[in-house]
Amino acid sequence: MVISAQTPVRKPRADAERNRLKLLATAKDVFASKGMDVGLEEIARAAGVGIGTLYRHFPTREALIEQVYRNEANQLGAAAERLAAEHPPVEALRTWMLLFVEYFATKQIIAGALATMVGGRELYAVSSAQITQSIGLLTDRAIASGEIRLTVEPLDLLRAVIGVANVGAGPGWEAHARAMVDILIAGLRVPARSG
Amino acid sequence: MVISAQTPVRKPRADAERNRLKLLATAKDVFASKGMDVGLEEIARAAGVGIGTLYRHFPTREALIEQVYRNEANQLGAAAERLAAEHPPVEALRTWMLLFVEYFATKQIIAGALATMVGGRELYAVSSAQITQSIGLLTDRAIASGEIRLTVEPLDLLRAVIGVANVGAGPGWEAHARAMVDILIAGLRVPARSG
Amino acid sequence: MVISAQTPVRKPRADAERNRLKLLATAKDVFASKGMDVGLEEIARAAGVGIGTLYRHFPTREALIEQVYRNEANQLGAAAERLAAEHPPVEALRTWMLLFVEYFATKQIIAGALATMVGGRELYAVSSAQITQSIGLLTDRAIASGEIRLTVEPLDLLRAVIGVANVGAGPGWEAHARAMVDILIAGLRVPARSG
Amino acid sequence: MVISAQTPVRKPRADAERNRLKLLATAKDVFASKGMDVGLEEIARAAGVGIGTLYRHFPTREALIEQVYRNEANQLGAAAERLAAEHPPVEALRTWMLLFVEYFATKQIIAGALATMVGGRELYAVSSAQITQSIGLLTDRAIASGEIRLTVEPLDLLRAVIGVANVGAGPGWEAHARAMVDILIAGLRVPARSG
DNA sequence: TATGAATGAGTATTCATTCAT
DNA sequence: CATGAATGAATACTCATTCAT
Repeated sequence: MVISAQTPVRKPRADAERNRLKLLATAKDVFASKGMDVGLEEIARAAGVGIGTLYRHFPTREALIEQVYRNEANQLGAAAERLAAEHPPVEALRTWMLLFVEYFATKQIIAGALATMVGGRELYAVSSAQITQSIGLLTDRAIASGEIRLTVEPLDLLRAVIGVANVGAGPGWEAHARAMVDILIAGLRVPARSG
Repeated sequence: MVISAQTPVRKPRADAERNRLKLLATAKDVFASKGMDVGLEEIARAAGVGIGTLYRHFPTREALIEQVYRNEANQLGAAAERLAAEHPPVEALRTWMLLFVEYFATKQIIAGALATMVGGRELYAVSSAQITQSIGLLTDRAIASGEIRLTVEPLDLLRAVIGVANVGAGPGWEAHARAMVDILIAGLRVPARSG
Repeated sequence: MVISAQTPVRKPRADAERNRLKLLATAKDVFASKGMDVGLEEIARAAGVGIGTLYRHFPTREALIEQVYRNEANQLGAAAERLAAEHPPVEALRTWMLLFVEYFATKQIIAGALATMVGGRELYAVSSAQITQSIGLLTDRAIASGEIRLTVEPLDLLRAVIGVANVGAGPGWEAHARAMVDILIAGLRVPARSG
Repeated sequence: MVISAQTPVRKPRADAERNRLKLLATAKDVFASKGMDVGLEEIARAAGVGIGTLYRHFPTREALIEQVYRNEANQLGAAAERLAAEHPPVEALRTWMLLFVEYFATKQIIAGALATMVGGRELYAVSSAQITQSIGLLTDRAIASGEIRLTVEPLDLLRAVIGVANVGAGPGWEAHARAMVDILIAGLRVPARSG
């Protein structure tokens, strides 16, 4: 089936997917820089497509947001599995939390974005479930090892980190968020038996 | 019919202040339950006054928000001073952080509210400065005592707690937030010299 | 009925009238300086009374405006009669038109105020009728003398002057308005029979 | 059912421009009949479009007004040049002023509209400059010819006409405005040397 | 399939007017 | 009579979503 040769002028079907990816990437950037309240037209414009095209790919605003973060969540999920397989429990947990910080710092995803993602809203169920599973995997191992105990939900550790990154975050938030990871790990540690 | 003597049925002049307080209380609740994006008409309706009355007391949306939180910040500030005066440093810090949790839990102030407040926006400068000063006072004392060390800003401790309370907070967030306070305190502690 | 002696603390009844006059004067100034769209609260505040007091004296916005200008119209009406009695027809007309300019220039009444007043809206019927009568008196005499002819309504002469004063009036409008009076008078003159 | 070929029943892309023009025309009429204070929703409704459509074409109220009048000003500007080229100076001036009257009479643009336009507000800078230039061109020629003299700004001639048309204009204002043009021209004329 | 014009409900804010004190 | 708090209709403008081309 040699189709492509016959439709040289019209955009090849692959452009649909290209637009989709462009929109996701653009949406991430725009949400990060302008906040989660930006209008969708601005995102469409920044992506170089019409608003109609945005809606073709993402039928509601919330669908777009969901998709934007599902990606990131998937990558973090993969990292969690790898770290769990290759590192001692507490180190794996700590490293993944640092990765969590770095990952979003690098990707410029801050502000309401994270909150939204780790938030429990049903909209983001998929991303949220992914993250929940990742942190759960790592904390379970660490608890099983007897090195830490957990008096909060696993997700609360991330919520704390997000708080540092998010709530009135000034410059330097990333370093502080990393330091917070260590404070949290230290705070979770089961004290060594003295006797 | 001697009505006038005992029926404050008609709104007396004092009701201006009553309305003001009702509006502040209602706004706090509505912001908490519906998010910081609620329309002001909804707040006015919930307070049982006209939208014009709301605007008489709070000339802009932001003035309302500012006032809502300034109140709370002031009360927390007073508590910080009292605790610092009456308790050992780390205990004072821990107690105040628990108060911070409880206070807002009781008052139903969650969601973006806190974020906004501890956030750096100039609007909330007064509230924000108040909180910054309170936590700073308490951490300074605790650090000076040699019992803890701080690798993050004092405010980051609150940001972490807020994260737990805020980011996708489900039921039970309050217990978790309290537990988080202890995790943080534990994580800040300078380990006892073993030798 | 010697009442006044017995109520020394309460404001004497004369204050009602004083407030009325203060409101009229203030309203004139504020309309002049801020335009005809100012809020009534601003006028009340500038007059040093409550908005309720303003409404006691002037039951609607339009009643206030009417009253503000009725005063001025009365004074101009008196001047018209005097001029008609004491001066040759065309000179009386010209002088009164100059007075019309000067009067409002001095009183700072410009902008929409004049338009409103000479305008036909029923609201301002009284003021309007007064002015109509004044200019009518003067033009009738001048026409009767055979020195001018009139192809427009008498009021249109004032409308033209008002246009100069009003429509995008810059500094210097007063001199221009005066010059316009002379242009109009010249334009109305019946040419001298040459043969 | 071959519908597509001859039924522009559904709004085609070209209707964007059609809507734009409809809005401009409607706005002109509505401003004229209801005054410059009408709500934009009323204009949108009268034009048969949603308020959002109005805002798509004219992002602010002032943008709409500006556009409404720029149109008219341009057409008058073109007429001024043509008249200056083809007629004796004073006749050109007079004719253009009559056109000024007729044009706006025909187009139903009265009330504050003209005032606004010939007024100096920056918003209407373009329209205003256009008109200023047109009348300036015509008066310069007439003065140069020695037939008239000018003791006011050129624009004041239009202000006077506008006053007649505008200030409490009743029915018949158009005839009066035309008569006023002749009064003004007559008033500007340099008297013939008698000796 | 992509486009962007159209839609209209929703939002913050203003202001003339009323009414209880 | 004076006061000013309360009212709520009105207004300019925004934005998620739909739909004709």
